[in-house]
Amino acid sequence: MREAHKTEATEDYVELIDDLICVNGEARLVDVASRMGVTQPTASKTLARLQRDGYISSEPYRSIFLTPMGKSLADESRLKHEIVFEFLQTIGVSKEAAKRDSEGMEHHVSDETLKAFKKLIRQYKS
Amino acid sequence: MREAHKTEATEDYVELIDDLICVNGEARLVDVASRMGVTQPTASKTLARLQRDGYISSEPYRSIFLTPMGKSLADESRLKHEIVFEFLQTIGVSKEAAKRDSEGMEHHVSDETLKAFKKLIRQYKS
DNA sequence: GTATAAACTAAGCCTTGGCTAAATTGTAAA
DNA sequence: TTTACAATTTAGCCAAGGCTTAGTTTATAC
Repeated sequence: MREAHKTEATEDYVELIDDLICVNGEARLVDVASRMGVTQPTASKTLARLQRDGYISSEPYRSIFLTPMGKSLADESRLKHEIVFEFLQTIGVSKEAAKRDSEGMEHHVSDETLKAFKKLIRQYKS
Repeated sequence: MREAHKTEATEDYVELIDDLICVNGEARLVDVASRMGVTQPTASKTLARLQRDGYISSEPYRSIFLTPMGKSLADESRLKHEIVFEFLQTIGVSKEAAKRDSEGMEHHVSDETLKAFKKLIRQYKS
């Protein structure tokens, strides 16, 4: 797989787990699976890989926690995601399309592009 | 894999094959592999799938052709790619970063977002 | 306190997209 | 024309990410 692809799933998962913890107080497999649109066994296998790679920690049958590494990746990802989402709306894309597109695009925008996005958001605001 | 992902490799390959045919007069496995940054057996396997799915045609040991379906996918993809590439440069992203980012982003922009990009390009031009 | 339902894990299979090593075919030069 | 090299294919391996079916564990409700 090409570079960006390798981390895409990881970023999506840690971002989601972080979100679930914020909203629900904890992240359960069943919710991760349903929000990712995959079956529980599939989510379970991916989470095992994330744990193996040091992004999350959890005991069998218990809820999921982010490691410091996982948390910082989640924060980075969400920031990118939010900027792209806001940018698209700023240039006139509907909320729904902006939501869909930003989810895919966030993994491909470089810091340079992100900076250009932020600048334009600022310009439009003034 | 999530929706966009499934067609990403296909789009990249047909776009590249189309390009090779334009520039070199024909598309050979060896060039496809080197431009995609994978080994020849890997490219060969992917091309077999593309042929199975009706995007390309070729005889053993011969060069590769796009089917009408492959050609129209290539045209669509390149158009998207070019718009994203031009858009990023228009908002101040360097050519190099625009090239890298547009390659990943092209698979995730909806028609609505593409329209917004085109509009902004026009605005900046005037 | 036990039965039942929900959550999770285990096992096994599939496809895609990587790789290496080895065999085959095509082509060009001696 | 033969030989050697380049291009391609074949075979076999691996990891990720998807599925289903079946078995465990946990939690809930009675």
